[in-house]
Amino acid sequence: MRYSQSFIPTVKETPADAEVISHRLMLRAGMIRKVAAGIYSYLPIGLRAIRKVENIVREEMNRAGANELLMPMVTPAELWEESGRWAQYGPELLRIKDRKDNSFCLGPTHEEVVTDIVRREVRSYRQMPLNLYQIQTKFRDEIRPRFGLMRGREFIMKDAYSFDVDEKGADASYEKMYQAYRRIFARCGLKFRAVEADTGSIGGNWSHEFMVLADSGEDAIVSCNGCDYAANVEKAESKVIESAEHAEPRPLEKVHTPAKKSIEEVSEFLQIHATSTVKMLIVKADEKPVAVLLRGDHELNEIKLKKIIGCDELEMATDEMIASATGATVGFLGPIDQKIRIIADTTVKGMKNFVCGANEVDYHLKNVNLERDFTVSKYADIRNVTHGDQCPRCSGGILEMWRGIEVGHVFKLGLKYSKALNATFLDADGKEQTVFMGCYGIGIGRTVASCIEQNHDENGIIFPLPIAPYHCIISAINPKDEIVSKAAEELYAELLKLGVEVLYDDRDERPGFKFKDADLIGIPLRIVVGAKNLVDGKVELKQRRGGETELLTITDAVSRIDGIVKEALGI
RNA sequence: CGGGGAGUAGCGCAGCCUGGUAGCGCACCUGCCUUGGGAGCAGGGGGUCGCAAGUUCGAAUCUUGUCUCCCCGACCA
Repeated sequence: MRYSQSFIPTVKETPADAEVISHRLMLRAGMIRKVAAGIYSYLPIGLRAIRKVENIVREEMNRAGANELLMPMVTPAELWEESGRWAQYGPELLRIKDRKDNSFCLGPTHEEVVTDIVRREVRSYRQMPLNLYQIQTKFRDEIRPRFGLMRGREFIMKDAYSFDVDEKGADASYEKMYQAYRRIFARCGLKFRAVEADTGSIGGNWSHEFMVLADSGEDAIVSCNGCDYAANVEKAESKVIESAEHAEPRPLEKVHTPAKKSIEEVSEFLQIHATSTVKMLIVKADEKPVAVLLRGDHELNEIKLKKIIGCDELEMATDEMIASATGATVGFLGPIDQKIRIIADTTVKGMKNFVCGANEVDYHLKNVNLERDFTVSKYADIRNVTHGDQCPRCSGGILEMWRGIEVGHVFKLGLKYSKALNATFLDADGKEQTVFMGCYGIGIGRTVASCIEQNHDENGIIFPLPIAPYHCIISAINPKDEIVSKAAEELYAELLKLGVEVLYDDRDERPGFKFKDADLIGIPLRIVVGAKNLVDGKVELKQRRGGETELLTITDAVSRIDGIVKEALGI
């Protein structure tokens, strides 16, 4: 592609409303433009990067034996009513009506549609295992779209669905996808982790998320430094901390703690460590108040708690509810003399002589002890693990925390949708059975964005070659100079002949201007063709990453580039 | 949905308090000049001031309503 004919609207100034680096760079590099909140147009080089990821995904899915199809984006309400999700999904599902007043929605995911296909067409165990996938635009009316392609409302997703005759088959399909995903993200040049994850509203009972490691990531993940355990914080566990305290219970003591509400304030005021305090939170579980006890420095994990309580809705209680349920105010809550149900984190179980609120403004209690002073309804793991906790799977391993961007998710769905939609088959004995399902998503745009999060410098994007919009850019210094343009044209033609994707900057612009653009859009290889080096018959090859330069003849440059490209693509 | 902020030229912003000619930088167009890191000089084009109603002789500016966008939170494969 000749730059002079291309549409790559780069901008020097940083757009005001772009917060994260990938969003800024994608706007500046002319990859995307916003059309509405969370809705973007993909401009040519943005689209090329997206297509690169799509093709890697397609190749690996096909290699794993999956079949590509394409389902409609607009799907009828009836299917969603059948699965129960029409009522369950909430406002995130964008619902529309046609001229006959029939209800439809824009597909946020396609379990219903694909299961409908399978229940009609698959009748025998001989037709499975089956894996169907598509790469398609999805729509979710997110409450707060942000960070460009990272969390859009409209976004491109690869979604795959597996169908098996039994759980064992489903496990094998899951494992196949898991391995395919590892290959996909490795080929995209990403530093990532596969972590155990909560299944969320999609349902099912087991899942892994593929997380690209990035400080700007919206998810917190932990991994063990001693084994391969890794999990989303929402799900992560740690080894139960055994009581290290064997101290004799000391007499309860009430202390004046004026205006010291937070654990930090109280522990500083009393000159103790936060690990010697216990905090009590009140949550509203399906409209009922429940007290929660945690060691002072620990954080509540609402997802774990929700499962323990077994409620549908869980949120922090309002001040009014706290007052009526405990008779105390936030900052001075304590478990003694409480009437409501108390759930304590397992860590609390071994604690002795700790500090907690006195249920009286400006007072805390010292030397509080379990059983002697109050009782707990239930102990459970209800906290977020923290950096430095012990690994639950191996001995001696320590958990480390990271930030990650979720680019892929694999689920075992089990029978959830096949049962609801009655997708059955006849087994070898002629008996009717329900299909076992799995589903597997990859956010395509998010993968490109997270790749930029991991690969950039102050000058712009540094694309890994497999997903770069072009492999190589030729910057002709003063293309009006015939010697220069002749050499550049020759180079351009030779590279195209070899199948190298090359952007030829033939614009009549000053060198610095061209270099800035080349750096910004992140093309991995740059060849500078200038009169200065052509005197010796040389051109300059510079790699975007690392910045090494070499002076080569045109012929050598062509074969060198061809070699680098083929190696990077694994051809 | 709760809290905060912003809508003025393609982009980034000033002007608003104290009503009266709409302005700056970048980008764009023309010419000259320049060609190894977003050059220089000269000339030029471009804006229903988000939308609507109101106050006023007169509204970008004051009032009310409304829409959109951004940030924090809740929410979310």
